[in-house]
Parts: sequence; C-alpha cells; structure tokens
Amino acid sequence: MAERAGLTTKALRFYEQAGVLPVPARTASGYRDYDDSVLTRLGFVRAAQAAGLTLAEIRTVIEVREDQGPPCEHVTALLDRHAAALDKRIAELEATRTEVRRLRARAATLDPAACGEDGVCQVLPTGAPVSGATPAATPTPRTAGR
Amino acid sequence: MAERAGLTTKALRFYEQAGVLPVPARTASGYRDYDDSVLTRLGFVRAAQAAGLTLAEIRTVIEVREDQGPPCEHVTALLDRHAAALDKRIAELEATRTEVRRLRARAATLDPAACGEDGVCQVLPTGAPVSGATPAATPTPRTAGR
DNA sequence: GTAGAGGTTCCAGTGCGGGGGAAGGTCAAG
DNA sequence: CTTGACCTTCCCCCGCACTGGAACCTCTAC
Repeated sequence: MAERAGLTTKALRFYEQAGVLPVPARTASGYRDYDDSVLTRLGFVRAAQAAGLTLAEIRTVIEVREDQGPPCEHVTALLDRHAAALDKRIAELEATRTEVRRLRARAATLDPAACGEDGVCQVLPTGAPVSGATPAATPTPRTAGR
Repeated sequence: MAERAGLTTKALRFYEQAGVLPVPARTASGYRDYDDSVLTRLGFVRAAQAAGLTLAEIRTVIEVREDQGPPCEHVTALLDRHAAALDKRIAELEATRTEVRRLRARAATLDPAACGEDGVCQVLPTGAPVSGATPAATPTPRTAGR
C-alpha cells in the first residue's frame, strides 16, 4: 500500500481508529481494501492537520459533515479558535524567548567565582523564593520538535 | 505545607523524584521535614522552568553544580540551545498561523451550497490527494495550553 | 516448496509535568 | 474520644500522534 508520503500502515490504522478515515472494506483474506476516495479523505486530514487541528477536531468536522451537510460554520469556528490559541501561544513563547535572551546576556556579565555561595546558579535568579507562581510564567510545552 | 503558589504535594514529590529537589529529612513519624533551603531551591526550579528548561535539564544543572562548582558554562549553553529552539518553534507557529488565517479568510468568500460535492469541506483544500507530506508541514504540537 | 515482503491483531511505550484516588497513618482542635 | 485536615505510599491517568514489537497470516516471485 502507498507508503510514499511518510504514511505508514500504523498511521492509517490509527486514523481509522481515531475516526477520521472510514472503515474500509476487506478482501476475502482480511486485508483492508481501500477505495480511491480514501486518498481524498487523507488529503483532507493532512490539510486539516497542517492547519493545526487535532484528529479529534477533524473527526468532529467529518461528523458534522455527515450529519448536517457542509460544516463551514463549524470549520470557521475551529479556525478562529486555533488562530486565537496560536496568538496566545506565540506571545507566550516570545515572552519566554525574551526572558531567555535576557538571562543569556546577563550570564555574560557575571563572574563564575562570585557564584559559589548559596543557590545553584546566579544566572537563573531565584527571585522571591517561591513567592508567587513563575513571574513570566510561560507554560512552555518545550521544544517539541517532531 | 505551603501550597500557596499552586504548589501541590504531588508536585513536590514529583520534583524530588525527578532529582531537582534534595531528599528531605523525615520526622519521627515519617513526614518530610523540609529545610528552609528547599524554598530557595524551589525558586530556582521555577525560574529555570520559566526559562523553558525541562526538569531533566534542571537536574543536570544541579548535578554539574554539585560535581564541578558553578555551572555557568553549562547553563549558558542550555540557554543558547533553548533560544534557538524557541526561534524555530515560533517560526513554525507563525507559519501555521498564517495558514490558518489564510484559510479563515478564504472561508468567508465561499458559498456553503457549493461545498456539498465530494470532499469533506472545501475550506480545507485537499491539495494534491496525499501527494507529498503536508505542504506547510508545521509539525504543530498543537495548542498545548497547560 | 520456500523465502521475503507485506498484511492482520493486540499491547505497550514515547515525552512532559504533573493529577486522581485508594488505603492507611498522624496531628491539632474541640 | 472523635472529627477533619493533612501526611505517607502506591499505581494509574491525561493529552497527542504515532511507533515498535510479538505472533500470526497471505501474497508474490523464484
């Protein structure tokens, strides 16, 4: 089966089980017998993923489509939500980046010999010991590079 | 025990087990008997987290500190890596945001009635059915808002 | 016939930072 | 003494999109 687009059997099974691919027919021997339409569907799924939708969300789009016809409103609402979430997330990451750069610049001005006293590292200042939550408190789902 | 900063017992145990908090003394009855210094340490951990370091990385900083004294070089290297990772991640998210906005704008120009034919939704165009990987292919570890 | 490349099932693990809840012990107040 | 709030240990759960492996079956080519 077509595995050219980095698309493994595992992924297909996962998509099927996640409800974003229709349950395919089977050959007499039990193999999945994919219809050509699955390629279109797959293209849709990939496009939706590229727009940042989760498989669960993609499934809702498909369900709306099947139940009520064109899911345009549903989709635009999802896109709006994601755009807002992206704005927020980007702002958080930019704040974190600013903080990291500030600390990095500060580090260059410090004398390691002066570091030795009580904390772990003077580059990352303790601030008020556990006073409030983290001040610049970016949740930072770190560098999750695939 | 101090739980004011959204700091639960669970989190403390987790930090301890992750090696970013020292193993505390115990009272006769088995309760953890925290030293005041743990507050400083906790402040450090939070500061490091705010800078986007993982608990594992924070642990390495502490270990370096304990083994070799001031971990300045280690820390600046970590900060540099994170700054680069943040740049990358932000660029990815911005690309996704651009895509989402483009789709959203496009959605406003479409007629739902024209949608009904073959795909699931014309707002998210299929492109070439499963030709290459996702074109704007942002890995998008989605809107992980804590 | 036989090898090898595929498919099928199911279960489990990844990374990250915890949270939920059970079963039991402990502590201070009333 | 009892109540209720807290502590202790334990192990499993979440999201998210897959991936890996075991054990087995099937198809094609030689």
